[in-house]
Amino acid sequence: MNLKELSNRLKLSQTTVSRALNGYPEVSADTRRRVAEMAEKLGYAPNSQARRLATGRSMAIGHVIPRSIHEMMNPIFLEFIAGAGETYSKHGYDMIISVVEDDHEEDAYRQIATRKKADGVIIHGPAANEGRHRLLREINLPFVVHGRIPGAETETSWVDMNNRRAFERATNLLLDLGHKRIALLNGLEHMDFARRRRKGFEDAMSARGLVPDTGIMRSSDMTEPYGCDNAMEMLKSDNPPTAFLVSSMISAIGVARAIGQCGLETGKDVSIITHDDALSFLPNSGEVPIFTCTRSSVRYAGQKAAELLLDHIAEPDRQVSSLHLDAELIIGQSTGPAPGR
Amino acid sequence: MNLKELSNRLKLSQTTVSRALNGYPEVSADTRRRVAEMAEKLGYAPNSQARRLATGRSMAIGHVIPRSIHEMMNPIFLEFIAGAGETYSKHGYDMIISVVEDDHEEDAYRQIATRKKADGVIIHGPAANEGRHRLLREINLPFVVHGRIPGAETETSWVDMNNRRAFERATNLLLDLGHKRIALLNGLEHMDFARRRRKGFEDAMSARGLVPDTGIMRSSDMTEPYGCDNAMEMLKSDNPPTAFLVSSMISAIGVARAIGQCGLETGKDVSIITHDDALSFLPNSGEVPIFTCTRSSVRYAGQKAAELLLDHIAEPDRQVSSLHLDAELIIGQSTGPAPGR
DNA sequence: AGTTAAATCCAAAGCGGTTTGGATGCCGGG
DNA sequence: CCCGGCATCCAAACCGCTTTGGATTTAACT
Repeated sequence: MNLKELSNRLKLSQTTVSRALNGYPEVSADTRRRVAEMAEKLGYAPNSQARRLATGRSMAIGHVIPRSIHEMMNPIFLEFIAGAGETYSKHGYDMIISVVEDDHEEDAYRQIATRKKADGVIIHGPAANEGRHRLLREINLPFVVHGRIPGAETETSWVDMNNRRAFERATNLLLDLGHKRIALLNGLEHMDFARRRRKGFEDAMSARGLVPDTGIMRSSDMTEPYGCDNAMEMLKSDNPPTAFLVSSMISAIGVARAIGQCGLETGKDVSIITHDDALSFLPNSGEVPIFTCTRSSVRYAGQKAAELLLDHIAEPDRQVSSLHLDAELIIGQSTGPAPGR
Repeated sequence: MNLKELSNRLKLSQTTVSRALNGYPEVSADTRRRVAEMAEKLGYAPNSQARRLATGRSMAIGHVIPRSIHEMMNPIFLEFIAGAGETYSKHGYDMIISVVEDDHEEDAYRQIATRKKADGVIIHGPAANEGRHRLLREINLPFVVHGRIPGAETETSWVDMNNRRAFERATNLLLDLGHKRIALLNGLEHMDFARRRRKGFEDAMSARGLVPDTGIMRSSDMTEPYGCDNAMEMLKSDNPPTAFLVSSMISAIGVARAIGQCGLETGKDVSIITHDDALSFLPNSGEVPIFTCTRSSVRYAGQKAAELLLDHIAEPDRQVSSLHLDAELIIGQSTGPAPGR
C-alpha cells in the first residue's frame, strides 16, 4: 500500500492525500477526515526511505561507539542510550548505533555525514585530547556532547553533571566525619569526567590543608574486581585508608566485598562513598540506601541530551546551549565516623 | 556531491558510474579505476536513503525494546547488542533501536514493516506466552529469536544457549560436592530462559532423589540487592542452604556480600555457582576465577544471531536454522565441599 | 571483407514520497 | 453580470540512486 494506491482509492491526487496526512492547511476538514479514515483502514504508512529522500532529512540520530572494551561498552552507556531513545521515539526519530573498530571511528562519522545516515550525533565519553567536535564541525554534522570537551566548553552544546563539585562534596562529607586518609578509585583519567572528579577530590583535600596521597589513588576501567583488588591491597598495607571514594557502583561493590573479606565492616571500620548513575539493575534506593553516594541519573542526561540535539537540528543557527546537572548527595549505610574518633 | 555531479565530472553516464562503484561486470577495468579515483578524490558516497529507496532494501536491522525496567534494559542486552552490531557493520547494515512504551511494542513492529524501516528484527527475551513471532510472520518481517519460544522451537530460527543443561551440570557439581540444600536465585520465571534453568536444577535434584525446596527458590529481576537480600534472609533462617545457584553474576555478587556480612566465607562455608554471561565490565577470569560458573558469551550469541538473520534476509526461502550454544562449566573459588563432609 | 558476438556505455524509467506552481469552482461585492 | 479572492485540489518536477533495455564500438571468426 503506497501513496499512489491510496490516492487512487480515494479518487484524489497524491498531493492532496499527502497534505491531508501531514496536516497542511490547503485541504478541507472533510477531505482530511476521509483520507485519515481510508489510510487507517488500508493500513497505510509512508515509506520512510522515500520520505527521507524527498525531505532531505533522515530523521535519525547516530551514536557511534568504538568496539573496544574500554569504558563505552558499559552499562552506563546503555542507560544513557535508553534515555535518549525515549526522547527520539517521542519525536519520531530513529536511533542508529554503529559499533566500529576503534581506528574507524572518524570514518564512521564521515559516512554518517556523506551518506546522510543521520541528522546529528551524540559524542560519548569525551577524553583529554578530544578531536571529534572539530571533525563534526568540519563535516557540518550537528552534535551534542555527553560530558564536556576540555577547552571547548563554550563553543559546544553539552549535557554533563557537575563531576568536580559532586566529588568535592563527597570528599567534604568524609572529611567532616573525621576521615583523613581517603583512597580514590577513579575511572580512566584520560576521560574528562574522571579528571574533573579527581579535581574535586583534590580541591576538597587541599582546602583542609591535606595532601592527597597518590599511593592510594587509582585510575582504571570501573569493573568489580578493580574495586575489590585495589581495596584489598590497600587495606592490607601498613597504612590503610579509612575511607574510599569510588567512581562507580560496580567498583564500590567490589570494595565492599574486599572490606568483608578483610573481616571489616563497611560503614563502621571503613567508609565508602560512590558515584551512583542510577542504573536500573543496581538499585541503591530504599529508606537508607546501601551506599552513601552522589547520585545523578544518566538516563535523564540521555533524555536531555537528545532533546538538545533535536532542538539544534530544528533550528540550526541557534546558539549553543548546555545543561549542567547537579548530583544529589545521599547518605546511606556505607559511611560513618572515622574509627577512633 | 552526488552521482550526477560525479558522472558529469567524469564525462560518463550515471549508469556507468554506479555500476563501476558497485562492482558490476559491464565496465572496463580502466574506467572502473578512473571512477574509483575520482569518487575518492571528491569524497563521494551514495546517499543511503536514495539507495534504499531504489533497491527496496533498507539495509538495517531493528531491535525494539520496551521501555520498562524489567529485564531488557540490562547489561546482558547491551552486550548482545554489541555483538550483533559488530556483525552488522561488517556487512554494511545499520542497527536501529527503538525504545518504546510497553504497550506500543506491537505497533513498533508494524511500523518497521509498513514503513520499511528495517529488513528484519531480533526478538529479545522470549517469554512464556510469546506472540511476537506470529505477529512478525503475519507482517512478513524476517526475524531471529535470541532465546527460544516455547512451542515454536522448530518453526523459528533462534540462537540460544543450553540453559537447562548448564543448570543441570551446575547442580550436579554441587551435589557431587555433597551439597543437599541448594538455593536457587533465578531470573524472572515468566521468561523462557529462566524456566529452562529451573528445569535443569529440578531435573538434577530429582535424579538424585532430592526434592527441591521451594522455600529457598526465588525468581526476580537479577539485581545486586536481590541476591544480597534473599541470601541474607535464607542464611539467617533455621535451615540455611549450603549452596546457591544463581542466574547472574550481578546477583551472585550480592549473594557474596550477604555471605560476608554473615561472617561466613564464600567457597568454604557457603558455595555459589552463577551463570556468567561474560560481560566485559564484570570479568570473572584469571587462573582461578572468583566465581565458579557456567559461562557463555552473550556477545558471541549476538554476533551469531545477527549472522543468521542476515543469511535469512539474503535467502528468504531458506530453511529455518538455529544455533544451540553450550555453556562451559568453570571451577572458581566460590565452590567447595559441603560443610561437615 | 562480412558477420557475429562480446565489451562498453548510455538514456530513461522507476522507487515512493514531498513540494512547487498552477487550475478550478464557488463566493460576495460593485 | 462580471470580477477578484479564497478555498480546494491537481499535474508534474524533484530527491539521488539502481536497473532495464538498447545503442555503439571493438574484437573475433569464417
